Amino acid sequence: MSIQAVADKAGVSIATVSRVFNAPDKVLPATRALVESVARELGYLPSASARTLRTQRSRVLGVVLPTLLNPTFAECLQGLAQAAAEAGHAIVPLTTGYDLDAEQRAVDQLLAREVEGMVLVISNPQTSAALARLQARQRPYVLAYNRHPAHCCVAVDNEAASAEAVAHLAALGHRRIAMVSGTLAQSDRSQQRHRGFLAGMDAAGLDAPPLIEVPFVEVAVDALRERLAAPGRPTALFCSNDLLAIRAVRAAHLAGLRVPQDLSVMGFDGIALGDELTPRLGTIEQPAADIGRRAAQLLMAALDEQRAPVPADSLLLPHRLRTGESCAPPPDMRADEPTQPTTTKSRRRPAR
Amino acid sequence: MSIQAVADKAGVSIATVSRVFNAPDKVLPATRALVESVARELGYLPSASARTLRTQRSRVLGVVLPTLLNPTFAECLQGLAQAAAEAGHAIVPLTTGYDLDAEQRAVDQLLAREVEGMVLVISNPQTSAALARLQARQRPYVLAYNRHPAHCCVAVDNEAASAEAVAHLAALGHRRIAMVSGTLAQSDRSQQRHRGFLAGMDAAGLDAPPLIEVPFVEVAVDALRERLAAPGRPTALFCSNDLLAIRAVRAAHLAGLRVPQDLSVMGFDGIALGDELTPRLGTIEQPAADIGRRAAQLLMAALDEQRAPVPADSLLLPHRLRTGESCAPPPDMRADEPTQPTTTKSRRRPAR
DNA sequence: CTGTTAGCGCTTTCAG
DNA sequence: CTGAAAGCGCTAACAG
Repeated sequence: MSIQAVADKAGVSIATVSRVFNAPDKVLPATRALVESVARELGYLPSASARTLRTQRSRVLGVVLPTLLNPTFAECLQGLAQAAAEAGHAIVPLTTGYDLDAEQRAVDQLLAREVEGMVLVISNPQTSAALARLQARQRPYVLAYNRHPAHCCVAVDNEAASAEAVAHLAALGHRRIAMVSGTLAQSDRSQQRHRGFLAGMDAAGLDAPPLIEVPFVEVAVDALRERLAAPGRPTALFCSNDLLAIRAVRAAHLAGLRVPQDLSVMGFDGIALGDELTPRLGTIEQPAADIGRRAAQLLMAALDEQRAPVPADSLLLPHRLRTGESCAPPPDMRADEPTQPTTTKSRRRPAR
Repeated sequence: MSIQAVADKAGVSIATVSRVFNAPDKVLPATRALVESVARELGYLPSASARTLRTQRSRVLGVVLPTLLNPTFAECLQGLAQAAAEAGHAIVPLTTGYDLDAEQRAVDQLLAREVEGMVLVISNPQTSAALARLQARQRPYVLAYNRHPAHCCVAVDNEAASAEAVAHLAALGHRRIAMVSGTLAQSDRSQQRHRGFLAGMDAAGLDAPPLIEVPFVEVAVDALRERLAAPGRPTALFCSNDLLAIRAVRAAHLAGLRVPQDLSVMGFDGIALGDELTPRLGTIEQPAADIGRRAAQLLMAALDEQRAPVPADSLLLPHRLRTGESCAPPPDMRADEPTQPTTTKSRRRPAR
């Protein structure tokens, strides 16, 4: 089913058929109607590859994500896909599993597919070989979730958000607040969140215990359970993401601790599911769908202007503290100090 | 960066460059090495659109899914994407939000993108206009999750699986088991699962109470809470999917019922998260990633043989009952039949 | 307003 | 083993 067939059957030239699809007002209404009906009859659809070859515009966006198994990225992709579809663009998503080689391969594959630009969530913009590849090729791109002054990024302020989370826990009266994270080196987000944690602890006048680093999610529950059984356990856990927080809640239960009565757990991401759990998960909500949507829009806007997005185009999206039900005052304060004891001196300094 | 540039720089014809990439053994090793080095130096990548136009093979698969917000589909897409990538195919996913018009638009968009074939999860194969469109166009496709004798499908036996779930609950001693589902008309899966529920109830010699149909997930919790507060409430709930089951657990807590002591909750899908919750969600596991993977492989295999997948190619994948912790004997039996061990100190929740 | 024509970059006979 | 040449289907000047 080619443009030629339509032209023949309608008794016009292929140029006219092309115009009917690309510049309808340049065609006499009568001719247009004729061509349109013939096209519909034949079920004609313009060939995307021919069009791409001729115009050098594929109207395809590449997307590189760590995984779809984390709902925050799935939601992001959904927002991104919607924005792209609305603007007549298709997307080709690739997942990397947080693997640096995979990131690079993904970029190469996308490059070979002639995507016009890419939205990527990478491990670390600072050191990314994939990004270097992209820049060498001069392909427009926007980073999502990542945040770095040298690139165009759409993200929340991880550091400020984490500090807020800590402030919230401190305001509840917690003094022994520990942070739980995946491998720090694995992502700039983790690092930023950890810095925010430290800043928040400092602002609250608290000593930050060593980071609880969980190399693989599979071992998270066991590692945490152990830590929670040890003496001088924290009364609150700030987790680098909601998936980890959910595991922390589980670890607490396995250790015989109730959440939030014995242990408060705070997450990060704000996955929709967290709000349906019991207890509802306290977390920092980031607008995942918006991150995807805005990143796509930013990219497409730049593409339309024949330019690449620049760092100055970066967007800092608002986050929000979701209180949830998994955070409450620590055990030793529940008797006499129900609310907001920020300035109170603790009577018992924990070891460590 | 075109093939011509490489040919010029290497001092050979474009045909030779093409052969180096498509039939390396038809080129003298020396020439090949030369061309390869030049190509690498120039960062040459063959143009996908030109290739597609010439060969009439895009090596792109279209994917139509209800939503990525349900982890089962996200996981499916991940498996599918991986299989496609391994075979050198890209995927273009589109979501429909369970909307029939959107399904049709998605198929049209994909058709216009010249995908070689599609994997789709649709509302109902029986009545799908989108499918009709596809067949008219003779584009190969495979259905995933759906199950219908007239189409090539990759799915589990929803009916048998649901009956098993009911049998499990009945074996625990439950007699008042109710099923919770989204709008039945919305998907063939719901209908099959409901049939399985009825069959299971029948096999257990139990009367099936009316289906609890929840039109929108947003109202699920309220609707369920109400139902659980009414007299003659069920002692076990079989939910059409895990997302619904998680809400059922929440509704139970809000109604002052403990899960599983006062109410058993069983889901369907086996999303990974369910196994991390407290209580761990009892459910029917279906191999989501495999469904995606096998569907993609099936489709690509057919494509390679220049044919469309047929109903006889359909795959019935195994499901598995995941016991979890959210199911236990009903309250009135707990005196003589001890509950399953929950390691946590279960505490009565306040009614709200 | 409509038609003619020249490629976009590549694969693939067909010669040599 | 290598090259010349013919399009794949379409868009965008350019003529008329």
